[in-house]
Amino acid sequence: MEKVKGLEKKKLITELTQGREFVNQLKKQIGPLASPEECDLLLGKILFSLEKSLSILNLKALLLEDGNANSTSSCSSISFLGNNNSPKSEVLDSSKDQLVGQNVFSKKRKTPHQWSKQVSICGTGLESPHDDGYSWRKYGQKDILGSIHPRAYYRCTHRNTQGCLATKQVQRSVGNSSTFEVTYKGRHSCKIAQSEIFSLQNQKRQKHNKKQELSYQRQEQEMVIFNSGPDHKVENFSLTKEEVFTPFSFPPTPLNPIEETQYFSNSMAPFSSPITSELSTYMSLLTDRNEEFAMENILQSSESDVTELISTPTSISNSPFGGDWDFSVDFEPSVTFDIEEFFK
DNA sequence: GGTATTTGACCAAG
DNA sequence: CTTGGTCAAATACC
Repeated sequence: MEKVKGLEKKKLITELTQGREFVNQLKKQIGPLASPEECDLLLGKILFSLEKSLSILNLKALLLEDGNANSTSSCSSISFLGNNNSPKSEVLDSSKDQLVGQNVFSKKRKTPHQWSKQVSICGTGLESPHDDGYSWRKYGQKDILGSIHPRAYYRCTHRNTQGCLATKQVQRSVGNSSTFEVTYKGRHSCKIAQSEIFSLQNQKRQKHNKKQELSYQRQEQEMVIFNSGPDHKVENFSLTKEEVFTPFSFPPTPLNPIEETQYFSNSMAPFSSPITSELSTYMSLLTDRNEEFAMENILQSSESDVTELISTPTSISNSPFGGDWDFSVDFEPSVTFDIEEFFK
């Protein structure tokens, strides 16, 4: 069995490394002299590589699921949503925005200083499936065109007391009704929430350490949807909360805009969009000890009025990456999730 | 009584 | 005019 695992791991690393190489090649191709055919070819290669990796991961996840038959989660395996899980999701909308935004104007109404991340949770079917540590207050619900399920609007409980402008939208996925899509907008400025989060993260980490000694106890699954570009087809790279979110704990206090600017200025490429520059910053941040903050900074750092959805290109069919993509970071276990742990 | 949720109305963008 | 997002009064819950 160990040999099989080793083989899987090797295959996975090979595939991911290959994918990275293709992306780097594509990066060189993209530009004024880029040939569309070459780009298509490379995209196909990237896709194939990533699909293979995902197959490996998926297989592994299924095996893990079998070993966790008594898990409390209703969705304990790594799964992938189809493209149609949200027919008119924010992902698609905002990706358009991103494209249009690069062309100076946006068709969508502007909301200043907005960022968003989108996570999908396979919850237990409860109405409030997503306990992200913040306290939210529901302020509206709306039927969304093309979606069976209404979208719920939440804002931070501390909006009135501390002027915290963070909001989130929760919508049940069309394709998989046990899956929720959560879109965050705005950034938490409330100190209460931050400290709550911090202690929550510490608690989680302690729990996680204990869990590592035992086995995978998946309570909840979150699929981080990283949006990579215009007209992309969204597919989710899904990881458990333990695997993804614990390593990226929230900072105890929010960064102020100046700090954030400095934080990201180092890798700002001249022509990079906010999203790409932040992602590359994120990548580079992950290589050092700042990985604790990287995810949250990425997810909350946008000062662009373009809704941002960062995409992990698990299966991108046509994502013309713009800007300064740098996939030079190695896929080490600590980067997005603990592969070592995953293959135990 | 205080707080959270529901829901129809309203508003603004496209 | 349509649609998504928000407001705010009514209601429910603790």
